[in-house]
Amino acid sequence: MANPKQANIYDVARLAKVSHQTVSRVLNNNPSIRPETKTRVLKAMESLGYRPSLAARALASSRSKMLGILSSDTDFTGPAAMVHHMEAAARAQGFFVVTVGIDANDEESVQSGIDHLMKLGIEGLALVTPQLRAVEIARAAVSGIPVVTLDSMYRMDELAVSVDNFAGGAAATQHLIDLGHKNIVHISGPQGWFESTTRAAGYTATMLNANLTPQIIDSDWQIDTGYRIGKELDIDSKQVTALFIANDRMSLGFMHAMRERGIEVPKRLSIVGFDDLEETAYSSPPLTTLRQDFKSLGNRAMNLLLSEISGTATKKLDRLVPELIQRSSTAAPPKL
Amino acid sequence: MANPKQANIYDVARLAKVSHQTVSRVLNNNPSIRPETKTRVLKAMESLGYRPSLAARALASSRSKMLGILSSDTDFTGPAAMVHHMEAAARAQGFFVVTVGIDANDEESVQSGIDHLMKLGIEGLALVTPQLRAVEIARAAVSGIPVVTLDSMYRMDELAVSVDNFAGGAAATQHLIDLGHKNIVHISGPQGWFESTTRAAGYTATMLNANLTPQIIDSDWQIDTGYRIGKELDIDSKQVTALFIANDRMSLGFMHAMRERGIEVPKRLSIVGFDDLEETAYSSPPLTTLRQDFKSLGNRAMNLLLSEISGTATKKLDRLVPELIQRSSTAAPPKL
DNA sequence: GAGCTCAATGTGAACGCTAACATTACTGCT
DNA sequence: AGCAGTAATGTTAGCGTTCACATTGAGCTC
Repeated sequence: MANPKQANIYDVARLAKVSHQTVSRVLNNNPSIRPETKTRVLKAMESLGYRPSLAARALASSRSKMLGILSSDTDFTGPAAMVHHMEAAARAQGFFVVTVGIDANDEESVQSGIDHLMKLGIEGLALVTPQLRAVEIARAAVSGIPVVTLDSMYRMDELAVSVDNFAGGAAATQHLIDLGHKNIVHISGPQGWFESTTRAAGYTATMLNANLTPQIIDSDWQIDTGYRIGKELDIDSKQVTALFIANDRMSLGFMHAMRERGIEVPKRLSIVGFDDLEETAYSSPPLTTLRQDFKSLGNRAMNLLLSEISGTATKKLDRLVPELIQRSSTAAPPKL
Repeated sequence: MANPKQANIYDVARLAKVSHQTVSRVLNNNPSIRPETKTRVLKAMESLGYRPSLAARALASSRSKMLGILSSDTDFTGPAAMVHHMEAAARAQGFFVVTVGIDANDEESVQSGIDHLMKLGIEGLALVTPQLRAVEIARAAVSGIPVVTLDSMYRMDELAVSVDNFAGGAAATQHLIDLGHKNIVHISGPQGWFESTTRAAGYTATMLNANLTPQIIDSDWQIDTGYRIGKELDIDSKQVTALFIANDRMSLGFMHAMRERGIEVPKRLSIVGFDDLEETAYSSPPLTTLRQDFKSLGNRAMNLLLSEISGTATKKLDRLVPELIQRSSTAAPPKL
């Protein structure tokens, strides 16, 4: 089966005794083709081992069947899972996904990532960059193709899918309030991240609504920062009884510090995280957290994008509500 | 700056008062072009906002500048990190990376993933599928382009990068032996994974070498399986004092079971994991494990592939040795 | 049976580039 | 002065598709 040279549309046409255009029509499922002609052409393709050239098609039709994903922090489970499921959804519809990983804090990196993708002639772009600034740059640099953002700020006229982080932050806080906690501290993600500010806002609103005083410690998502804050936090004199920590990684670090300090969770201190990382169910103690459905997020984002490309778009925004997973890191407050 | 229509090579040529071929030469950094001509052309490109069409280039030159990555289990940190760094390395050399996530246990999925990529006309392929069978299928389905495997079985004539899992398994085991353990159990990964069998082999060889009896429990990498095994394992009557567990996730699950059973780590039982996941340093207790450098792995794999494509390949195999990270889950055995 | 319609297929050009070869204009040599 | 040799540039054709339009022929109407 040595293929001296890939067959092209003309070779197929010759073998099937039709014109090259008829072959092209078969390729594109053009309805006005007689079934018997079609099978004849298909048979010819088969026997020649014909493979259409995406490059030629892209050139002639200026539709590349390529989608771009610009993604930062791909090492983390969440983004990686989203990217993965977006790719699967795109492939199911015959699209190719080119992923570019960037450092979202480096404007240069964002720019060059976008340029790289635009060169390719992508038909649509997904932004998995939760940093506000990166999204702005990207949106400004791209024109002429639809862009969908995942978990970021959005305007009503833009495609976006996001977790309702406000609702999540509120649910976490309310859960602690319901248990009887009053002195609840929030450890937030870094400034400039949509998820940070929105989760913090949900926390703040819920605290105020219950006539409690919000206290926020700024952090950066990192596990070791969670640990460090845990080592340093003045828990006793401030009579803190609970924390809502903006992600699970920081929570894991924080709880490790508690173990080292001999502060019992949840007996002395209740903790709620956010993300529902897999290992979070097996931490010491297992962590109460908010689950995000990354698979669904990725799927919806991609479908939004694809429907916009094909012009069948119906809605522009989609929002998922995270689910409170109650485990043993939360309990009623101690009597102080 | 409304661009009614993307400029092409002829537009640039006209503006710069040269032939289109000269423009093409500038594009490809052809040396035999006068500097002043070059700057004139570059200026023309600039002012027209010219962007070369990858599709046209691919069609004319039959070099697509596209690379494929076939990857399974992308939700895990390791593969995700490798893919990420491979992409960065490829992009640095002007290549585009199309990633396809597959279910490596489903032959159909592997096949269709490959087909998808081949349609694109990729110039090289990387396999991030540690399952032996998937690699075989993929290697068989692809012809005419270089293929590099990450962390998998390999033959001497194929491109491959891998962690020296044998050495890793041996180091883990030797560490426990050095501490004085004799009754050391290994919990392995699933059958059919290169990493499983090789780590287990390193364990077995080291045990035999020390005149100890290897005992292997088959598992599947999953955190909850680690937990379940931890719940069920008969530690006392068998006088087990240490375990080498083939990955960190299982170790995390296992240690959680130990906490629930009141078995102290490392006082009663020492544990060594494998991977050095981030949260492993903050588990209870922090886990002794073997660190894999995924970044370096990804980079090397991509460079191997690119050098093969450009014909400058020098070697075909690259192997990294994992590093033992000693933390507090290992200690001398108890007196039983 | 002329004229019309419509379904099925064919023809030629265009997409934007690179490859291969052709041409020009210098340079230096005898 | 004439000619080879080379550096710089130009010309033509083709890569494998799709697009826009042209052609064919069968079935229908009157």
